[in-house]
Amino acid sequence: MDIRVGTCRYGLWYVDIHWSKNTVYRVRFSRIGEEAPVPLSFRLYLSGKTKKIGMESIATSGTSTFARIYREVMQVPYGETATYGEIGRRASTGPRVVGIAMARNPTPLVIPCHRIVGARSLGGFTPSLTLKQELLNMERGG
DNA sequence: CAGTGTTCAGGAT
DNA sequence: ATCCTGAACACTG
Repeated sequence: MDIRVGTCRYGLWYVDIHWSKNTVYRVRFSRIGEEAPVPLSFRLYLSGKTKKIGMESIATSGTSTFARIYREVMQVPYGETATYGEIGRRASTGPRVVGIAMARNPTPLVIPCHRIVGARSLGGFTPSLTLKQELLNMERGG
């Protein structure tokens, strides 16, 4: 399997990435850490130089409801947003379930859960709503 | 079983 | 117009 682990910076955050070849197993944000090599496309994406990370997430395969939700989320274009309800309708499930799937997303960025917002509010984001806002600002060319 | 990053309709202010 | 409720959804510890 040969899973590699690397860490890069994004603003005040450290981004831990677990991957093997073209498949990403886990992405996690942390306040502390030490830099170690990550796939080039992550660095380019996080510095606003490319729109596509171009890697697969382990969580999008299969026929489970979560997998269907994650595949729909990956269809949301760079710089745009969709609501929990919209994704729920596309994946034939409810908005609440979408929220849970986002909260348990093992690979944020690859599955761009930061692009999923509430119909009337920004929605939530682990570990920090500010981080969600920053990612959206960056994608809007801020 | 309880608890989740929601939403919508319906009813009371 | 705004502010509750409650139901529906799928999955995890």
